[in-house]
Amino acid sequence: MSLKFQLLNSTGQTRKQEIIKTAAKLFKEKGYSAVTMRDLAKAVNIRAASLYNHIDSKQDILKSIIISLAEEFTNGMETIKNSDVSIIDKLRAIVSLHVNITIHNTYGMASLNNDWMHLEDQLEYYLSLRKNYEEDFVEIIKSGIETKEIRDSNPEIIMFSILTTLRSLYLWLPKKDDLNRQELAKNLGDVLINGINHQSTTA
Amino acid sequence: MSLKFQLLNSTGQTRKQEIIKTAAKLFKEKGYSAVTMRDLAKAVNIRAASLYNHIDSKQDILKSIIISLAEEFTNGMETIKNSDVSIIDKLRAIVSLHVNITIHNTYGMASLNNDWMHLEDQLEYYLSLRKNYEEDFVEIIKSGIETKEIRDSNPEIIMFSILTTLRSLYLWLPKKDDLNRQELAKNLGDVLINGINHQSTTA
DNA sequence: GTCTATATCCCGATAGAC
DNA sequence: GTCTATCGGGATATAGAC
Repeated sequence: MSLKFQLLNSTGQTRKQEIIKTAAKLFKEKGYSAVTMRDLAKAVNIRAASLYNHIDSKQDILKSIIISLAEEFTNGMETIKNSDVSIIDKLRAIVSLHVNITIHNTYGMASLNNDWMHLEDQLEYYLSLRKNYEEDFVEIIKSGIETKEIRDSNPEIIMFSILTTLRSLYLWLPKKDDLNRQELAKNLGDVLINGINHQSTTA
Repeated sequence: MSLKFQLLNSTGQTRKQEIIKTAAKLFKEKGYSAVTMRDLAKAVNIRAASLYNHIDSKQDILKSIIISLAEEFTNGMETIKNSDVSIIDKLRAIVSLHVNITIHNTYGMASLNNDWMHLEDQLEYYLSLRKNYEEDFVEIIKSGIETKEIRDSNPEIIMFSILTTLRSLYLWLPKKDDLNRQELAKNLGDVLINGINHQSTTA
């Protein structure tokens, strides 16, 4: 195996990385299907044909964006699942996981949420990762209900409510760049976990 | 103005209504841009050219789906805003508004959430309706914090958390058709408003 | 109101010069 | 590694027969 040296551009990325990041930004704005290779080429200041010296296909770009993110979530959940902390702290760790990943890859989160159905070869793999993630999440909530750390409501509704909020963070985080990630994770955790009703009781 | 009589098909819809409803279903599965007029024609068992006897353009279909829904939400919010009930009851009414609209037009909600950016002439109008809706929502939360009905957290985070959950209902409601709408609205309201932490206090 | 045929344009991707 | 030129196909939409 030979060492490879890559010329990096002014932002410290290889051309391939630049193309993928730019594609993610365009996919966020219009969705995978509405972005053409000519759009993407214009955004990185080359001709469409030249893109193919760096990537195999449009589909190849989508795969790179989505699969790496889905695996980041899977790995994060695995760590949280096996950690020795309270259920409430596990939920706070899940909130932080989403906040951190969304901060460092805001554009990619849009594709993960909205364009996964355009995956071809990797569709089944993606769906299995997502299914496992949701199952792990709902198990954490169920065990919290058993230990009475969590109010006894429908576990799927609780999971859905928290997860859809976390999945939508990418839409909203760019407007709130005055909040740093610790502050945001704490605020969001308070709202999602402790609720908003000032009069609510623990009964 | 002359009276018009329309032949209705076996499901009691005009052909135009059937086309729009079928389009909404396809848009939910793949997004507006990835659905072709040939796909839509096949789904309603005619040829693509024949669609144009009922609708002006593909864009015309998207406009019909999104604008009517956005106006339903605007009207619902207007009623809630002016009603003389507690803030918590206003929030519960917003939850019910979303549950009811999502139940009767699940497919359309996907376009409202994901395909609004493909609106052409009506884009600005849609954006103004959405902006007003969110402003009304956050005002309700702020007044609830003032009256101490709502815990003193960041109002935008509270609004975002509740609204993204409600906007994502269309993804999840079809899997939960065992719950009727009153049950669902109550469960969801409990989780969103009272939170999930069994140990949380009102301090 | 549905059909066939077609106009016009744009898509993803490749070939090959430089 | 980027370019020009182009292939083959599929997109929305129209024209006009029935």
